[in-house]
Amino acid sequence: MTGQLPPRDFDSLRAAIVEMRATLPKRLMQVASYALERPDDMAFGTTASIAQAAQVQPSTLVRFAQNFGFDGFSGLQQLFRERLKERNGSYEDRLRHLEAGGMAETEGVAILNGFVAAGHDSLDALADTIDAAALERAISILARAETIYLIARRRSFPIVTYMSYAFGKLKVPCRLVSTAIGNDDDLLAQATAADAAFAVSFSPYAAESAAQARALNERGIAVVGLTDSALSPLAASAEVWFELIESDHAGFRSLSASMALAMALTVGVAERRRQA
Amino acid sequence: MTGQLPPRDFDSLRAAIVEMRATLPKRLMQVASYALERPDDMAFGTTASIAQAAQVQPSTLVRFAQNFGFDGFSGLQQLFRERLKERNGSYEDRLRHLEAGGMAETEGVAILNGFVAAGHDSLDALADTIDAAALERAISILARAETIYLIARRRSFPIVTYMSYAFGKLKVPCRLVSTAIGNDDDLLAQATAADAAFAVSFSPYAAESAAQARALNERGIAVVGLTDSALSPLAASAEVWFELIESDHAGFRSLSASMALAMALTVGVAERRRQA
DNA sequence: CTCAAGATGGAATGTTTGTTCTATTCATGA
DNA sequence: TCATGAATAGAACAAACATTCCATCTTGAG
Repeated sequence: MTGQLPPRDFDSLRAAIVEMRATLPKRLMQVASYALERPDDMAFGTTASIAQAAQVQPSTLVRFAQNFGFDGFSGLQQLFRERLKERNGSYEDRLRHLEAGGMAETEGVAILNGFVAAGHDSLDALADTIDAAALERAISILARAETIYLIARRRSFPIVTYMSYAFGKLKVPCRLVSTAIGNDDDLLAQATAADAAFAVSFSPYAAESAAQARALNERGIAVVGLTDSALSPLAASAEVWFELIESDHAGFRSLSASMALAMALTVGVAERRRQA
Repeated sequence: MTGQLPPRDFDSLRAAIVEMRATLPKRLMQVASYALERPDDMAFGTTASIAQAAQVQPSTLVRFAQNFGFDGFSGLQQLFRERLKERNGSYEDRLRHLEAGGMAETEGVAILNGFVAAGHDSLDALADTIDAAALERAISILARAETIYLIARRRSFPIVTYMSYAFGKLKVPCRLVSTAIGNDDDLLAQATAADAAFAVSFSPYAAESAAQARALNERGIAVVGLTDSALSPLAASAEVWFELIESDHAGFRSLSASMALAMALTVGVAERRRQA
């Protein structure tokens, strides 16, 4: 493969990489992934810095480049640099292209743009409305809990599944209260005052989640709530609660803001526990 | 002038140059003109190449940089490189810029802002990169399916849980392939060529998801994929696939863009089916 | 298992790079 | 016109760099 002509631009390179995906050795594959995932860094870095970031040897970068017909790494890097220049140069072109396309935009794209806009709006609203003090209190409560119980149904469920995943990665003990067996209440019965819960519920509020939050609260277990209205049943039984309103498109609400807040809580809690 | 602090970003540098315009010696003025006129070349070139292009000596470049308070040319060049990166209008960068501006914020808010910024960036990237034709094809495939099988693990799982919820609301038959019993493969075995699947997998790719997508594909069942790289195993076995790169904060990737795309697909499919 | 071909890590190499130093040129005021 | 101080060019240097090379490890066929 070394003898062939090298790709002339970034897109050709990308195509070449995809084509050779199957036959590429492990380390070269690592480089390929890094190159496609962080092309900006490929443009600026040195062999040493890129190699470290991609967790390979500098020599592997050279071999990778030669594998695709370049003399060495420098020739390959040139492609990434030109890509950066061109992208910036044609920024206005891209805009014009977008506008022109806007006229004849397909139904699918129109829907997508709607959800993208809803996401942006939700995130903006979140940044504007969130209460720093409440956030700190919520983090404190969850950080000092032995186990964090995650409560959510329906539309809110994806939020806690992600939190559950993230907490797992961060080695923070948590339990997702939504088992297929349906023994959720047995599970919650194990919670003690040393634990805490995070409950999410948006209108129309799932009765189950609200009931569980109330039950925990009555047993002296701190509940942090995430909901969309001060009238939510969650607000009544939560130690700290956040109100955030997601923008919607076509009747389906975005989850961007909730996800962002959930992740901030998750990482914040992990960080706090690490410090303690 | 050498003793002062160097400008922190490109705009400050530009201002400093303009301010010193009158007092700058001839050759340094030459460098200044070149720097403002061809900032892209300043970002990538070496002292030798830039010096030649600007018709000065390499040492003049160094003196120019030192004149503005940098240690040497490298420090100056860094500004031009960062400018190229930031050109893409990253919220994350803008945020850092704001933070540098002063205002003390709590740790929790800082983390939250990070995730908000990552969400914005992801949504922007999505709007820029999505292929309208691919979106239409994906909607077609899923809309004509009798049953839609949803495949995802770990970090991608929240996406399909939300889709599952939304499809349910929209009365589109779908099955979430991730049961607690672990009979996923039995479930998939029921799929026929009249069905279709939607699979999501981000790096590090869950082997199970990739294998299931491949198996379905081999049995002639169309698979729509959502992944983060052209090298993803999903790309190989998907009829149509979307590549989207989520921005991350603190090592945790946003889900904003994936969610937006997933919702667009969901609503798009429901819409298409209603029309038929 | 055995062996060969290929892939890999890491040290060695020669080149390129940014920077410094010094002799020379240039501009300015007496 | 000369003296003085800044500005400059270009050579010299040391550090950083991409690249090569080779011993070691991995992989897969027979």
